[in-house]
Amino acid sequence: MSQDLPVTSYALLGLLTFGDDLTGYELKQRADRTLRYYWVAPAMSQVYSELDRLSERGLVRARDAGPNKRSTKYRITPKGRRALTRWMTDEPVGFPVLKHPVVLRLLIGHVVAPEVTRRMLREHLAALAEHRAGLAGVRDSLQGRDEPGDAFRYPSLVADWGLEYLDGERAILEKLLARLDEES
Amino acid sequence: MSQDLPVTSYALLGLLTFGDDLTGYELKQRADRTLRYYWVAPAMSQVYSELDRLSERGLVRARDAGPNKRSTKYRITPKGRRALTRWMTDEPVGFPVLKHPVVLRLLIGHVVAPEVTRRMLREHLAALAEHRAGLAGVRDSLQGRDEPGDAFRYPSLVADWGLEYLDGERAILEKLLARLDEES
DNA sequence: ACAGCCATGTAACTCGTTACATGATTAC
DNA sequence: GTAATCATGTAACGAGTTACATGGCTGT
Repeated sequence: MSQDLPVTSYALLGLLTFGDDLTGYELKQRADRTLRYYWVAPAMSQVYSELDRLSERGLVRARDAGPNKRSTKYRITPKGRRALTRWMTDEPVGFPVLKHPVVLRLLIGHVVAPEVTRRMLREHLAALAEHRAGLAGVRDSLQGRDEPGDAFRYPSLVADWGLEYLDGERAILEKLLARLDEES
Repeated sequence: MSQDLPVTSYALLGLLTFGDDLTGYELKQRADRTLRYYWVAPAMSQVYSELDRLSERGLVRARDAGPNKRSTKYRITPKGRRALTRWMTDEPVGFPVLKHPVVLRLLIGHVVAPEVTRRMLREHLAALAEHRAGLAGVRDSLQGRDEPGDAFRYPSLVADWGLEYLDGERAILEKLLARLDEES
């Protein structure tokens, strides 16, 4: 009965387990505040097509609330909850995949002047700070609902993980940049 | 004249700037020792199709060396080198994308028993150690050719980056696991 | 009235993967 | 001789993206 779905499907399904029903649009917004930092930010069109697929398989159900069939809210079904639990419990979790264009360019730094590489690193550090600020905002919004047993316990753990992760990346790259600077 | 190529094309092209000509097979091996840790490990079939595309555009040239047209070695052309330098210098570098299934499952940890999540983290830490050992082997093989000006200076910097990155990830996850353990 | 956001979808396309097919060379 | 590895490709497919199209709702 194990219907093989891509991980992103389960990810979106998982976002519907926080006690509320969401429209496709709202689901996309939630993904942008969560999944984005350690999975992907799916395109709007993909959110809708994933919802269609999940509907077909009975893992979510559409309950239109709006006047004229718009604002269709989706709710996870008991079957969907079982499928999600089974996936979490039985399917082997894959190894993380990192696509890091900055490090990729560092690898072939010998084809450009050293200053080009240093500039790239400085700019990346700025982008990193901005990215971190976004996540810090998310983390703050979870304050007070993050104790063991609370609804947003796990999202809070994940946000904390992300902040530490980004701080680690910054520290490593600052050290690397300093090393490049002193050797010119 | 800027022919838009996917990043992976430039990555493979970049692997041909280390002074030697490679067959598709050898290029795949080099990718597995380098790109794999911070970009992707392209499938064999993709390596061949990328080489075809790079050939068509004159960025690499095939020089068959083997007796009967096998063991075709590829060399980057001057035009290829220019295209690569232009890409490094002018194209904006994107932000890293992380696909981290372990953290994704942590986010929705509330749908399974806490022990399932803890077990996942323990297993991931083991996989992480194995992954790190592979990279440490690569790093060791570059010893002695990693000074400023040496051929493998930048690959060594990148390998060092990777080891620190993995150590950071391990530290964060160990702390997280301890936190989950004590709260049970 | 108009701008901006909410909301949903279709079509075309690219990247990248897996499965398959083939055969040569090397080591035991 | 036979297994492992070297070496090269084709075909089918799936995930995910961008571009496009449409229209309702809300605030000013």
